[in-house]
Amino acid sequence: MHTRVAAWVSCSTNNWIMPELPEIETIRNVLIRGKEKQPSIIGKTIVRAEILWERTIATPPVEEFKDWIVERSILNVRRRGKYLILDLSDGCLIFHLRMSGDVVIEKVDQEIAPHYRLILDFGDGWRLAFDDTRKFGRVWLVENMVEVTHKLGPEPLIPEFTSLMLYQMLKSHHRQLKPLLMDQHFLAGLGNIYTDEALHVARLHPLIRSDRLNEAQVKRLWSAIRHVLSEGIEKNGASIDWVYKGGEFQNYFRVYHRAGKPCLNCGTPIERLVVGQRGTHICPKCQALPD
DNA sequence: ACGAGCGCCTGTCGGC
DNA sequence: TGCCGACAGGCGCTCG
Repeated sequence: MHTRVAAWVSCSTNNWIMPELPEIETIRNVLIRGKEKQPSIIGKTIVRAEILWERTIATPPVEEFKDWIVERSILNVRRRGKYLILDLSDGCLIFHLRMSGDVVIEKVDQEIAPHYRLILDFGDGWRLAFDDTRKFGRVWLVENMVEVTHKLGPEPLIPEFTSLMLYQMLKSHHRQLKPLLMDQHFLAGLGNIYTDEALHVARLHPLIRSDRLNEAQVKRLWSAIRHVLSEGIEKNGASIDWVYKGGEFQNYFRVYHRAGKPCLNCGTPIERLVVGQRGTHICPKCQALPD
């Protein structure tokens, strides 16, 4: 993978980062390890739940949710695709941040922020808050995480996910490449930003039919997916007082949100098009559509 | 099987 | 300046 780090340029004013796999992974790491002036949540016990927007709770019904979660302690934090999973002493608390969600650990004397949808009080002066401006985020409380995650495709960063496996997966569909990569049932974790970035690194057009890719192209795509996701984790993890807003990766976009700006490989202006009803950013020269 | 269209939401931005 | 419509996007759903 040839990347020219020094040539990357800052992405204008947009400070709004969508939570995809790397952002969830970083939140997970912070929740487990804590950070400066913020404790780990491992071992904490939930003594009270406050639900400020009922539709945030996907399941069970609100009263049942409150009864169930009280007195449960947090044993571990995991990630599957874009889901954040808190293993409790009884059951699993699962968050999906969708567009604007965030998980905040703070002292209980802080003011309640305007977009908090769920607050879990730990009874020790600390609390967890689910902040979600656009109310798309969802929280599940279930016995087993598989009840929520069973339809997800493979994890792109595990060793079992090979180039050959991706080749076979792509061959078994006849779909536009980008919407397929973003389909969480196909592959877990890619959203709009990292998909655009991966396709640019792999020099593939988002509209190529999945079953038309040859082995060399699939190998490039496989490598690019893993590269941009790893890079995202690395960048966000490198930032000190990080949540995911204000993380560093937005300063390293190759194509996302760079319409009109020069391609970092060839200088051609980046184009914005719509693929599967989503804003899509490509270099028309590096990512030419065959035929 | 595939993909378009829509609803869910709210902050932001362009046009008048 | 101020109002208003368009837009952004993850995901589940319906429909052709």
